[in-house]
Amino acid sequence: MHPTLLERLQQQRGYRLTAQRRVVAQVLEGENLHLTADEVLSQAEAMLPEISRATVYSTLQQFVDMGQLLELSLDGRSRRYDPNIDPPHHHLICTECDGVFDVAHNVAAPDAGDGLEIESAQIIYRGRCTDCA
Amino acid sequence: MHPTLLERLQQQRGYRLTAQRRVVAQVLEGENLHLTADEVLSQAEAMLPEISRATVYSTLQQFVDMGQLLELSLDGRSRRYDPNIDPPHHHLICTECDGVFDVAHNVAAPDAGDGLEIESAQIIYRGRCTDCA
DNA sequence: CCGTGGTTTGGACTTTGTCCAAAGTCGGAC
DNA sequence: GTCCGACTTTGGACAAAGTCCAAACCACGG
Repeated sequence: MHPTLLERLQQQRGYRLTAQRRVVAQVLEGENLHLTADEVLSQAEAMLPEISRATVYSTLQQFVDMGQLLELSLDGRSRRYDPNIDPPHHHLICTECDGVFDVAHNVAAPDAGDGLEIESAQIIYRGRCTDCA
Repeated sequence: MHPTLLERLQQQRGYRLTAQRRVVAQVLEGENLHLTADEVLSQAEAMLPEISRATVYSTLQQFVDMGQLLELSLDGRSRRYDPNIDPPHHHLICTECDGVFDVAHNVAAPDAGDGLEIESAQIIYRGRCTDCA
């Protein structure tokens, strides 16, 4: 099994793993979990009532900047966060239940030619998930 | 050349092509244009000052529902609209200038297996555009 | 010319995210 | 053990983006 987000954070040096950061990391953990920042906030409040919105937002941003958390823009309305960075994968949005599902990364990131410098490619599929199909 | 958004809308039956809808369509038209709803609103106001925000938002949504306009979720904050639906293509976000660029669709939409029913695949590349690279 | 249904309007409202100054907390130096 | 400085958190105000709704408007068929 791959190390969890929390375990990966514990390896980071020069970085205080405060109670707030631990709670945010714990809330995010899980297979096929793609929470919004506000969902993270409410679940974090259940574990640590005095945590503030600003902390959750900035902590999420830090995890993303550290490369330990994936930020997804799926609906143009909110951002979702995926703690599973390894192995790389893509996402399916079910047109029926609106759920977000991990999809195996079984395709080489296609090059786009034309002198562009591609750093990463993210694929968003739309269709029906296994439950709805 | 492919028909423009406005030309395609004129073909639609059972649909009133009002002044407001025509203005929205005209504003969107263009190569490599990826406007946000508020950008569409300000440009539409220049042509038709009494147009309202609600109309622009609902008109954009209608065009998307008709399949005549592509909605992009690139930054989790706002939505952008692309009138060029044919030929299909993908998008690059330049990490340097933050611009959005069309990228040729030169890759077969990969299947994702596992009994999923894929309807469409959208690829978002991150990297540097030809100007910045 | 009237009624009907689709369309637009303005404005209030919600959601999501950002910013900032003040307060709190941790770890190392001494 | 205590103190200092740097890092972290907090609450609240603010901003941006989008939604909702009742009333007004308008176009067309009858």
